[in-house]
Amino acid sequence: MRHWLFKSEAETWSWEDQVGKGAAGQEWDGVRNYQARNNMREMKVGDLGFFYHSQGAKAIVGVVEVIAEAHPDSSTEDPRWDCVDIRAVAPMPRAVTLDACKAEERLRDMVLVRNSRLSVQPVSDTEWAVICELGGYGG
DNA sequence: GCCAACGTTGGC
DNA sequence: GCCAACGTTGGC
Repeated sequence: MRHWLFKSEAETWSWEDQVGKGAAGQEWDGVRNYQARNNMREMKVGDLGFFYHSQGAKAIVGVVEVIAEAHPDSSTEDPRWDCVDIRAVAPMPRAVTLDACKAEERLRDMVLVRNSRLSVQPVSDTEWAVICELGGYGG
């Protein structure tokens, strides 16, 4: 299983909005960037991802699961853009801030630290484990 | 609100 | 196919 990171402005689509969609989940639409789209095309049902709030809080606040693989983005007629569906799994017991990621030596090569503009990012197994540790998630 | 970094677009 | 111009993102 692979791991990912989904970035969203809290004012546009927040963790609370995502949780509100429950098990039915929500299309991760609106992505208009090839790298981000390509990442979504590689996702499989059951893959897990972090939910990151950009701008205000700048922190990883929850864990999500991919529940539908890439399909056409219903928010556009443009056939270039695909997206997956995700559902909220659980909140991070402690939000892991961008500052905390930057301060953590083991996360020095993380995409979030190196290229903060990419909206859908891959997360390595090591990075996943470190962030779960920092966030007090899963044990 | 500013601006650096990045991606995309379009003229040549 | 190069590259300058432009728009957008997101940290600060």
